[in-house]
Amino acid sequence: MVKEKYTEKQLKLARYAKALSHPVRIQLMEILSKQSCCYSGDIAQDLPIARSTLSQHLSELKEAGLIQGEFNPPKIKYCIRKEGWDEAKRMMREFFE
Amino acid sequence: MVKEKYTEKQLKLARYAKALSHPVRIQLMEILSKQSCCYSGDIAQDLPIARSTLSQHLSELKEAGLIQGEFNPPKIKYCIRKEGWDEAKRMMREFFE
DNA sequence: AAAACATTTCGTATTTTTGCGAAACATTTA
DNA sequence: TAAATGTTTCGCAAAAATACGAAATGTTTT
Repeated sequence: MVKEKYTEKQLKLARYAKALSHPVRIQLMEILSKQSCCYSGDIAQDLPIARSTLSQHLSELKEAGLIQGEFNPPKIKYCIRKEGWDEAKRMMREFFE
Repeated sequence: MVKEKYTEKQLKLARYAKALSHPVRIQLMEILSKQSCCYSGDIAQDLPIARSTLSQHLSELKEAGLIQGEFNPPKIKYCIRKEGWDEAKRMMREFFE
């Protein structure tokens, strides 16, 4: 039998799941989905990690398409990226049903 | 300001997400949730990985509480573990809404 | 231009994940 | 008891994730 590769859908869903596979990133998404947006520095104060580590987690979420950052000098404002968030939500729902 | 740890909920959800963060594990859950159950060997034929690697992924899903295996000599029958699956579903839904 | 501020990137270390084939294990069949 | 069958564990290697502090970057303020 032929060994098949993964579908685009499977890869995409795994990617979203991976983005959410660390508690700090869950917390970040919770913060951003409850309020409208947040500044990196403000978030950092409530998290048990170094600022540089936070920055890495933020860029992972950004890479995955779940958030976006807008430069609002001198700070950077992070918000949910609705398209990605909605897609992840839809794909998760479909997966679990 | 006090740096807080993660809540149980955040840890749990991150754990479920991590279990689903690899395309082969997405595929495994799809297979198991569509049919009732499956035998490890039968699954292996359709996957692009070695049997020993499949075994590792299955035990990750088992560790996470999403599946369970029952020894049905000489094979092992894997099924969804409903409690875990439903909890993951519920927590994901809550998270995204 | 220098100082202050917010954030990211760099360099590094540690741990975890992923993957394979060989060997081990447990059960059933011959 | 020996051979066959199905699955896991072991030993290993390579890649990725996680984390930190120091240094760099880019703005704004002084």
